[in-house]
Amino acid sequence: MNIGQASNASGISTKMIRYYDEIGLVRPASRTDSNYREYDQREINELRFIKRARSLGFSMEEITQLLSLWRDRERPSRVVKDIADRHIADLEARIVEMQAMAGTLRHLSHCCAGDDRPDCPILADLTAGKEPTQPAKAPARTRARYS
Amino acid sequence: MNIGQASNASGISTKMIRYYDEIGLVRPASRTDSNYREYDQREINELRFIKRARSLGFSMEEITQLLSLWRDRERPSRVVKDIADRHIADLEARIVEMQAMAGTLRHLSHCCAGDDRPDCPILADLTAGKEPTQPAKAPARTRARYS
DNA sequence: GGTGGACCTTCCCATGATGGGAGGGTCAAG
DNA sequence: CTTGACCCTCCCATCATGGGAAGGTCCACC
Repeated sequence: MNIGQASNASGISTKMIRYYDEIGLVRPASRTDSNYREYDQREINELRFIKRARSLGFSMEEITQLLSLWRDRERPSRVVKDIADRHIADLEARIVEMQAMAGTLRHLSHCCAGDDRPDCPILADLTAGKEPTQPAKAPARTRARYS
Repeated sequence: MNIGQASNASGISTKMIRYYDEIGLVRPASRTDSNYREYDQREINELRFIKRARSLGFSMEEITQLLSLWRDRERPSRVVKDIADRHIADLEARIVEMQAMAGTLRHLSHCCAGDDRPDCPILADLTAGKEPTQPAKAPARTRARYS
């Protein structure tokens, strides 16, 4: 299978397949005399593995680990589970964060007339923005020239 | 106020403040004789506006629009609301997507023993992919038709 | 045999928002 | 004057992805 067929079989663009080759994630089984990449079923399966993992939101770094575990028939499932659980926690944290954003914005949008008048609680909120809570990294200021 | 003080007052790194200058988003009011950027209260307020908008997940492009609306006292609030509503829809779509990922992964993780044995439903799922091939108990010899 | 077009190759560039760091100038306190 | 915190510009890197140029290869059709 050449790269185009590998792309069709895996759903990954040729650009990305070449990239995975370049970074050493999935290497073609061989090259033809004319330097075309040749993939066999094993690599196709790996590409599909990556496709699926990406669709579940794993980063390329996590996928590198998962792929290496996948190739290792002796891996303890605990290691895989740990990676998945960390990713779940990461997803959940980002969901919470985005829900907070959406909630705030829904409230502001709800309060905004959305007509031709300029008064806008959304802009008002952005203007009022919270003071940056300054944890202050530097204590002693030899040069406190600010007011 | 020089750039460091503007950074402290806005919560935005000096790197990013220089970047905003470079792309024309927030220009310093002036420069000193020694070419230091000088910000006054108006720019500080704009930087804080940006900080707050970023914390609500707006992209820089959206912020560019919002900032321009903020500067225009005649803007119709409708335009602001439209931007916010589109952003809310975007956030919600991403939340739904990530919830689906997290849900799938929670299920897989739940089914994974997470011990020293190699059997792992998580890797099995990634292997199975989402192709028209059977889901699970059908180890058919999907062979041939490639060469 | 020739030709056209679909394919393949490598190399370079761009994204968005951010940070790191080098190399050098400026400012105020000691 | 020295010191060191601060500022300047310029370049590079990220992460995953795509665009495109310049050139080589394959194959089916005439």
